[in-house]
Parts: sequence; C-alpha cells; structure tokens
Amino acid sequence: MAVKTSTPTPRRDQILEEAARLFGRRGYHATSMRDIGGATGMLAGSLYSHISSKEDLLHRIVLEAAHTFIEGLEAIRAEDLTPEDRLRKAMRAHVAVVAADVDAAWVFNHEWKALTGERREEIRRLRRRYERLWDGIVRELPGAADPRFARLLVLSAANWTYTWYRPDGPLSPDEVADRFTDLLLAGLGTKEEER
Amino acid sequence: MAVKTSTPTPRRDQILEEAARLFGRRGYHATSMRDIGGATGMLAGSLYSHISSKEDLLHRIVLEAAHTFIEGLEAIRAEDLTPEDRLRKAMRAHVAVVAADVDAAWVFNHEWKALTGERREEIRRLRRRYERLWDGIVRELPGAADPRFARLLVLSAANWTYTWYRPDGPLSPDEVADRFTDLLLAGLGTKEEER
DNA sequence: CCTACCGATCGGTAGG
DNA sequence: CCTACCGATCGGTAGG
Repeated sequence: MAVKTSTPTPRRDQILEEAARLFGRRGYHATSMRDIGGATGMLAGSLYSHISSKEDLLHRIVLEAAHTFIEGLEAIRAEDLTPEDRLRKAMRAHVAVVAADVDAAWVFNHEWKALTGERREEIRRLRRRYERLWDGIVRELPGAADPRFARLLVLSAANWTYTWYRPDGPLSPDEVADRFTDLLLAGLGTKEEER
Repeated sequence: MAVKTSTPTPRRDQILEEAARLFGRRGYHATSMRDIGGATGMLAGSLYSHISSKEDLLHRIVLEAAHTFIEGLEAIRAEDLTPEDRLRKAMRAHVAVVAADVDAAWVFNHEWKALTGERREEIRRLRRRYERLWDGIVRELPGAADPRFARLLVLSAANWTYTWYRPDGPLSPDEVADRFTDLLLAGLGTKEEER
C-alpha cells in the first residue's frame, strides 16, 4: 500500500541530528564516522546504508538549516509592517532558528566551508540570498545611512548568538531578540535631547 | 658571546605564521603537519625540532593573539577619555588586530576550542579577561541600560569583522571601526526629534 | 546492521 | 633538516 520510494526514513533523520550535534560542537573534521555511528548506536560502516558519504551528511545538514533561515525571512518580507517592526520580527525569527538548534546554526555559518565543489557553491548562493533578505530589511530603516554596514552590524549580532546562547538560560529566544533590536534601534550613545 | 638559550628562533616564527594561516583558513583539524611542513619548505618530521607537538603550535598562536587583543584594550583603559571616545578607540584597536592578521584572530576566537586540558583552561581565562575589559568600556556608556547585552552587541560587531574583512578592500581598519562605532552609538531607528 | 577488511593518511619518533 | 619508519585512525566497501 504505502509507497516505498522516499519515505521520511526516521533512522536517517536521527543520524542527521547526531551528526549536526557533533559537527557543531567538535567541528566537521574532528568528528569521525565512528563517532557518529557510536552516537546512533551502530558501527561506522552501517551508516552507509542511510547516507552516501560524510560530506553528503554535512551537505544535508547545511541545506536544511539554510532553508529554515531563508523561509523565516521570506515570510516576514511578505507582511505589511513598519521598518522597525519588520526588523524586530526578523531578529526574532533568526534567534528562534538559532535557539531551536544552536549546533545546526553553527554548522550553517561555519562548517559549510568544509564542503567542496558544487555543493559548496550551492551553499554559498543560499548564504548570499539570506544576506540579501537582510539587506532588504535593513535598507528600509531611516537611521541606516550605510546599509551594508548596518546589515553587517545586524547580522553580526544575530549570528553571534550561537556562541553564547544556551537553551537552559533565563531568557527566551524572543526576549534575546528584542533586547538586541532595542539596542540596535536606540543606539548606545547619549541622546542629544533628553525629554 | 651570544647567549644561546631562548633566542628569537626566526624559523619557528615562520612555522607559527604558516600554521596560523592554515589553521585560520582550513581549521586546525583539517590541517596536517605535512601541510605546515609543505608551507615552510620542509617535511613534517622536521617541524619537531622547532615545536613539540601540533597542539603546542596551536597553543602558541592562540596565546600570542590573546595577548595582542588584551594589551590593546588595557592601554586604552588607562587613558582619560569620554565613554564614547573610549568605545571608539577600543573598536579601532580591536579591528586593527583583526585586520593585521585575520587568520590569527579567527584561531583565537574559534580554533582554541581544539585545545585540551590546562592549555584550554588558560585560554578560556584570557578570553574572559578580554570580555571583562569590554564590559568595563561598555558599562560607562549612558545608553547602555543592559550592559551585558550591550557588550555582546559590541563584541559581536567587532568579532564578525574577520568573517568578511579583506585587507585589500577599500576601507582602512580605522574606517571600518568608526562606521561600526557610529552605528552603535546612534542606532538604526528613527530619531524622535529631528532638528 | 555486522564482520572483516581496504588503502590512505594521520601525528610523531629514531638515528643520523 | 632528511630518511625511514611506527602504530593508530581515517572514510569507505564487499558480502552477507
């Protein structure tokens, strides 16, 4: 009855999850197929009935993370919002993705460099697309005289999150995002005119 | 005549330089001793008359970078400056260190995690010390109601630099630093009172 | 998914 | 700094 072709394959998903965890914490090159096998309860060689190579594993992880990030921003782009609210929602979306899987976010932002050939180029294109979505959001802000630097500033804050964020901390992802948005919008300097 | 004990050893410095370049671009685990040997014109085994292990190599690179970053901020702390000017000078100092050696800066910020045992703890302490120096600078700013997040925002902007900065780009390190400082102080939002 | 294994490469050493 | 080598581990495969 059930079509057999491309079913969810929960075993493969489990392998992807464990691999993302290990790639995120130790790095791609520091993680062996034996490590991944151990984390999923099988031997290294057995992994190859679910995936085709170590690089294929990395590619799938990065690709999924890229789409998660991109879809979040594309949904927001379609909404009718003030520039400030759009920034706020975008920051929330980004931090939510990071918080949901800090390791995958790290892999998307750094370990993708271990990919080679066409896979690497594909990811590079997706990364550029995500940056351009941020460009569009930042460019609308009235205070952004220099949109490229403004985008770099916003994305750096958003991305630095996974170097310190811990899911068991006291702040929710939305709270973290909002504090950054508030700081970014208001600035750290003295207000020239106090009310 | 010349004392022989701990002379500069220029050969070792060259090895450290090439290793920093490779660790920064490919990562510590992706770089082999044969790669480093190749970059310095010798065979892998010959490296061991200058250094004691691969991890020792990483440790020396990270340690030097840590001290360069820390000394920059400590010098500024001693000066008599307004909070805004101190932030500006600190950002310039940080970006200058990054720009002088993007690869070493990357290694200091990420590859140090490949260290083990006491070496790892030592670097962790130095990293914390650097963060606390930034805390001190940020806390003085009148707009920083939330000093921890303000420091995270400032350091994230400062640190994200090495993911995109290229020494052959059109902007000098000081120009890059100043744009970030201006954006951080003024904010990206609408000014409530336009003059 | 395991047994058993492959060639390649790893960090590092002995001896000169 | 080279020659020559070490045991360990790597990603991956054949055959069941």
